[in-house]
Amino acid sequence: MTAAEPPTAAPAGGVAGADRARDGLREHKKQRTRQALIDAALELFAAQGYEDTTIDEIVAAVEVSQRTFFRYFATKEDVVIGVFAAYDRAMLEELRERPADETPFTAMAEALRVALRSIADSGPAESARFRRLRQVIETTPALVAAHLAHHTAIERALAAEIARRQGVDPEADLRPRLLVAVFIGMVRVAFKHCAEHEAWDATTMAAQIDSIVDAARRTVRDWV
Amino acid sequence: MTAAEPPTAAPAGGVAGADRARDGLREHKKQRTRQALIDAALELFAAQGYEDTTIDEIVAAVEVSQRTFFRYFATKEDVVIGVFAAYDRAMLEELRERPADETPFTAMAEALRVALRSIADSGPAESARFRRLRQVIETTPALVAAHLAHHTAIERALAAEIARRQGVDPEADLRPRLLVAVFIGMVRVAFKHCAEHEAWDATTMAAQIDSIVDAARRTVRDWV
Amino acid sequence: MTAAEPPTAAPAGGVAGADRARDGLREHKKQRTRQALIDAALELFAAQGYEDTTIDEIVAAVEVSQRTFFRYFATKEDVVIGVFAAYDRAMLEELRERPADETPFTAMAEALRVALRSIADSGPAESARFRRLRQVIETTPALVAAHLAHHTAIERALAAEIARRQGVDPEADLRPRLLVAVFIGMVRVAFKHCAEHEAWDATTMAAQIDSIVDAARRTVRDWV
Amino acid sequence: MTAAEPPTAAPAGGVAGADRARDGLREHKKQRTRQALIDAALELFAAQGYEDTTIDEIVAAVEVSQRTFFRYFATKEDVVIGVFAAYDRAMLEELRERPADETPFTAMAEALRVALRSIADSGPAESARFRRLRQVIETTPALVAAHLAHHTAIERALAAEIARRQGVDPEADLRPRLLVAVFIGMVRVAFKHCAEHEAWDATTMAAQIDSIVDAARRTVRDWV
DNA sequence: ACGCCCGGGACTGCCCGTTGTT
DNA sequence: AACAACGGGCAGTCCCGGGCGT
Repeated sequence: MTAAEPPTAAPAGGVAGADRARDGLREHKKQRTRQALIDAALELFAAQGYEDTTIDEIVAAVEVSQRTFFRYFATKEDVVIGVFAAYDRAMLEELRERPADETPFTAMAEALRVALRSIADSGPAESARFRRLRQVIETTPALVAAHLAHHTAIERALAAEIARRQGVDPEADLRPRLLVAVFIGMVRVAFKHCAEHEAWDATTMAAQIDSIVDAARRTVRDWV
Repeated sequence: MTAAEPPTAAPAGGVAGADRARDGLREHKKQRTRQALIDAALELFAAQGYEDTTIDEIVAAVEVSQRTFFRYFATKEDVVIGVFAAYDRAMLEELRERPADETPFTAMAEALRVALRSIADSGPAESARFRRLRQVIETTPALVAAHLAHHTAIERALAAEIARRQGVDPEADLRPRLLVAVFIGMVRVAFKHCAEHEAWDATTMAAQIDSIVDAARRTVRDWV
Repeated sequence: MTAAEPPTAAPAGGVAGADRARDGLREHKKQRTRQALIDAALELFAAQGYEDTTIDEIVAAVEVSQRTFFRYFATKEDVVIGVFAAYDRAMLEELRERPADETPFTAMAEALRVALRSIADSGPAESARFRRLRQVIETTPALVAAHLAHHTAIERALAAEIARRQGVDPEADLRPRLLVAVFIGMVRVAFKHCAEHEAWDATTMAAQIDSIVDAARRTVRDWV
Repeated sequence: MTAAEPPTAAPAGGVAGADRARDGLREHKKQRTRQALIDAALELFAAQGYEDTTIDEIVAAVEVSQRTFFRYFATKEDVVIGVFAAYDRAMLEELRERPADETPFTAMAEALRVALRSIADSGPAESARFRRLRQVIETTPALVAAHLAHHTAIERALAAEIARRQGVDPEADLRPRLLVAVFIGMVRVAFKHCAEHEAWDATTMAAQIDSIVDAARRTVRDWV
């Protein structure tokens, strides 16, 4: 934690795309290594489980040193969570472009749906990556915890965007944060619901969102 | 993880009270050791931070072996999370006794408020323990994550109770789970809000609940 | 090793049969527990490997305490090695009854062959036990080592018997010990050869003995 | 166990000599640490016994961390067995240079004798190391077992060399393996015999080889 | 006597700071 | 100056023995 600079905030590579190509070459090679580590890790996690995969195995597959691994990812968890974070960023971008007349909740739900759709439309490689990611997260308690924790990080950004949309002060007014908390809660239920029905792919999940959003609306109307 | 039986499920001791006093002596000594470990750990965590406290320091303070520590607590986290879980159980009990005519959301909010109150009323020792617990959790990212994960465990129990109250099938109907997710989301915002204002004690937190519940209602009415 | 009395030398149960039935009941129950532990352990070892099976899992399967396990077996290894020792004892008995006009080497080889046959003839349960035993030993380095070490224990007894047969002083004359070492070496090669050809059952192994004995004779004649 | 690469295969340092001196500094420092650990361990083992010496004591003597110890040696046993393995490798080298007209058995016996001699001729430090090694192995059951197991590893290499010498197929023809087994058996008896007569040094052991080889020949001629 | 609890040593995996290498 | 090897440290698990209580 005292080190120069923690990783994780790496360029994401994959979803957001179109990274500034500055520096070329060197930067390019780094992205290659990073992606190779991610793919090797994900493959091993899927094959033999997250806990039963050691960093040594991952770096052996890519033929780099352990130390290099930790230059790209702060922790073992970070391979999974960090990659997933790219999807969250994509959803945030979508949110920024939702029309102003949607209610905040609707805007978020639609942003999520679009983001999931665009994963499904990014080709089979991306889809497979997403599926494996979902699966390994949901079947590993430690990753569930880490993923949950990651949510709180994105909550901040979402709340700020909602506050901007609604023109309120994000510090004084708790409503944006509450709304985001409600939304994230719904998403968690939705994702878990999908996991329980072995629906790991983005397409199915996108399709589920509508009905869950509907259920959520009814719930808060009747029971709150 | 496949081994005989993990710890953690220990009688908690403190809030729930009135544990069956069977066995005496042996059982009694165990409770003493357990409590001593908890107190030593909490003290050290508060004094020098969670990460900077080693198991060795904790067991040295109580004069037991490392091995003994791990017999009482599955992980270092478990000292904090496991103790906190007792409060959650207390809240669940309160929920069971809420009148049937309250809406589920109100019932949960009231149950939480009563549970917090009863901590405050349990005397200064218990209050101090709660305060330290809150503080160390909120100031340690790893514990925030673990605590979040723990929430999902209690969610199940809460959702089951809500389903029972409302007479619906908890498997088929997603509404209980959604409601609980919304509620937990609100609680998280509330707790975080308190943390940001350095309000760590149960009394203050109980007092805050009402206004946050109010804000939550307005939020879902206007923005969902 | 300083303890009251180490286990291991337990009545063997299985091969030697005809245990003095003194005490009945109590003794009987102990044998039941012992056998249950053996079978549970062997099953787990076969299913998930020796190293990946914990004592906790074994005792959980039989529903006794860890401490009880260690009252019957000195170590985890001992379950495997101790059971196997019974077969070695049977072979030693056979050796005592070989006719005096056989050469010592022939006598030992025949004794082994008869012992293997009698395992095969003891019914499928015993055969299965033997097969699993062989398999788990040969596929676990730690057990190979322990088994080898056990051999040195039986070597002493065999050498004494050979010395008696040949009427020489076992202390002064190294020949009995050398002969036994040679024989054990041959057996090891034979067993390993069988393992490499996935021949775990007593029947096949007995059948192999003759040809290996033959090869051994040729080897020492031509190459020593 | 699936991890990148286990230790032990380190350059041995001592007998084989003439290791490629490449790298300097880093490599040199490693050799220093490794040797320091070996000497500290052997000294402690000799003084207070193998079982009664903890890893903590060893690393304290060299002032490195436990973790470092386990980076150099896979297990506590490995300090002893791994070092001894260097001698075995030396014997194997000698075997390769034995004249082709010796019988395989004679060649192995001579190779062993020469290897022992060269230890004795390597100066008092090396001699002392060998003596302590022999002594601690023979007086510790766990090490006897491990050493025996190690033999099976070197057996493979010896058998391959014998097969090459005799121009036979080491897979199909069991004779090389049988011959090696016989030879190893003889060595074991010889070493044990020396141990029983408190002859731990390489010189005495080399001197004993001849008479034991003789006895072995007589034994297989008369009793097989 | 029988099972609990406890101690403790071996060993592994994750992660990080430093140091030598290219 | 980037990089990887090396060493350190801590959490956590398993095996096994001894002592206490029931």
